[in-house]
Amino acid sequence: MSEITIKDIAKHAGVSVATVSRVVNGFMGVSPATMDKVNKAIADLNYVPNATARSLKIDRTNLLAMLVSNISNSHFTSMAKTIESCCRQEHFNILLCNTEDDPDIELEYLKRLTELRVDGIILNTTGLNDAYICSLSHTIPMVLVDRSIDDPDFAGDFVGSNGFDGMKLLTSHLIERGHRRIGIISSNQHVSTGRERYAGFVDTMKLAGISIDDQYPYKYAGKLFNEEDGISGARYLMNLEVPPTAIIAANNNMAIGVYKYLGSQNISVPDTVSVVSYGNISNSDLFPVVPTFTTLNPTFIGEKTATLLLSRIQDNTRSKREVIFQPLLLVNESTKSI
Amino acid sequence: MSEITIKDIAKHAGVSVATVSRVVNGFMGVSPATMDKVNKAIADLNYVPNATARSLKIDRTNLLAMLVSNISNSHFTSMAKTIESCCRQEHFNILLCNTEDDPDIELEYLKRLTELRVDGIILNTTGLNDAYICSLSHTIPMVLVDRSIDDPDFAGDFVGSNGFDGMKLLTSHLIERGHRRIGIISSNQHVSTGRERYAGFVDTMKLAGISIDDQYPYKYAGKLFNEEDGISGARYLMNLEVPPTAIIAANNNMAIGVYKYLGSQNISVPDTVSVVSYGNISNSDLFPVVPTFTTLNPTFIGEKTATLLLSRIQDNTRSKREVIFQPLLLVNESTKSI
DNA sequence: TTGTACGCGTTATCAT
DNA sequence: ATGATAACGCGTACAA
Repeated sequence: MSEITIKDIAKHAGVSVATVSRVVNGFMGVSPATMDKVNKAIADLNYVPNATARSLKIDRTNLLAMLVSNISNSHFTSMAKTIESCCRQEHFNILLCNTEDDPDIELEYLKRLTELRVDGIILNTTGLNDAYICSLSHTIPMVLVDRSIDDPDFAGDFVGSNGFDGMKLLTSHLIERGHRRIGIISSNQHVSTGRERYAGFVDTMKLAGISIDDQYPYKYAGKLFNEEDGISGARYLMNLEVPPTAIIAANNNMAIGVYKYLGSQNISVPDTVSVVSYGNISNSDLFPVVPTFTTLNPTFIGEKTATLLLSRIQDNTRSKREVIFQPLLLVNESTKSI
Repeated sequence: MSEITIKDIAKHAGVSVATVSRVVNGFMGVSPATMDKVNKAIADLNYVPNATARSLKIDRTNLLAMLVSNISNSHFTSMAKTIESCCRQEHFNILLCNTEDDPDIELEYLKRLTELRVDGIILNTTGLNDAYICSLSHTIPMVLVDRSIDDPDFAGDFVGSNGFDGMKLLTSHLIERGHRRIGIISSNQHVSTGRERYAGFVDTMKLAGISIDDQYPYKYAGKLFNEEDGISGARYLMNLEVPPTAIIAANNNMAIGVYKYLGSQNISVPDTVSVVSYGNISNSDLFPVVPTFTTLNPTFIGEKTATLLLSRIQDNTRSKREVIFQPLLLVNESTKSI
């Protein structure tokens, strides 16, 4: 039982394949009579155009890809939802690629995607394939989200938030409330967000007269931005001889870990230690102590990302654009003055 | 600048396209010497095979699709993560399709996916395109998740949980603790889970001597399984002259709504009203009162779903299979005896 | 308005 | 071990 093709329709309707193609693609120049005949044949034989053959011919797949470090992270699911919605309206389909922040998986995916001839790529990069990505960006329209690649050779766009300023907001908030021993649970320094956010912390502390060097005891370097890092970080910090009075988690997943560890040890927030995080945690408005955090607005980020990619698909030679959202501090209940 | 093809490689290496194809696909019968020549040409010209042309020829795309009602729901993101991981290892890519429980979007997607000639479909159906889906299941390997289609014409597999038993667990739990005025916030009855879960509630109540008919005041019919339904339901129930002593939310999103409404009205759980839900809420272990719920284990569901689909892709004429997980009741702090 | 014929890049058959 | 060539299903000059 082989596939019904445009040829079968042509035969059944008594016209040529060219005419069928014209009808299928809604082109002008077909008489109403033949159009009816063709449509009837299509219905009769239950014909479904072969997108693969079509793509080969017209050199467009209408396929996009979205590579994210962790699709379980609510930040990315919100983004994904918006992106899917925007792209569906423009008749693009989306390939979901979860990298787990593993550069090997990222690279494997990028190769496969170029084989597939996807029309565009949305990338939340691991930060460890920069050269390859820059090179690829000249061939495939690309938008980086959250994490940038600071290389003039990169030809795509970038949408993200200002990690430096965001971290400044969090740090200042704590300093203004009298905190000096501030624990920082930072993340992977080979991704731009990790670097920026850490720099924002260091800079703000310095302005307050506290220099962050190798001797500064209240810092913990996470590895994968995840809950476990948050738990380990909080454990480390709270077990120091003189523990910090406040903790900053550099992303939402690590913040979850922090809250879990503190909860498990019955360490009161904010009475014993204040906690803030870069980015929100899902359902955090149902927590006993509602966290203070900077917002990231994944919906807005997703919308902008989709828009930029779709326009770049029209013309990948256009100059690169950067959309950087300014984070907002939402002060809730997880911090107190000391 | 047009695409580098197998032809260019052949010319550059001084061999035929057949030989290049053999090398690219790792077939035997190529001498080491020519193999080297070809590989050098591939590297020199930076050749990337065209998957579109390949698919057209071999009639396989290595593309799968996953249609879910709401990719923001943590249940589905956990599932998606597992499925993605399983399928990636078998060299399949996944198209993400978010239906928002809209049957029109579902239908639009299914049509597009058959045009794309995807090799398989994972479907969390809206329940309103049964005939079309049954028909399609004979052509495209398909696995339904969570929501089944009870039609002998459906040719695919099903993976889900036992909604009847799960709801029985929740209802019994409340009854055993002395509750009689039990509010039920149910969901869309055209999806199988909605029907099953509701039936489980009705049956259990009946065994306890309470018949659920049109006169039973403590029921609220949601529309879309979402937070808003949960909020409206809780508002309706708690504003009755004699409010219920317990509330059952038929899914996780509605449970979030219930907790939000009760929190906003300072209605204490479980002192004023006990709350249970079918399925867990993300980060609920950080809530002041940890919810009692039935587990759904999306990771396990996802794994089984992927396995069934991949095997069905090998042979879509095999008899249909059903994997139904038995829900577990996790008793936490959101219920009390009265 | 409609039809003929070629090519998109690949795989696979059948030679040699 | 290697090469020539015919498909796969479609879009589109170009011709009529």
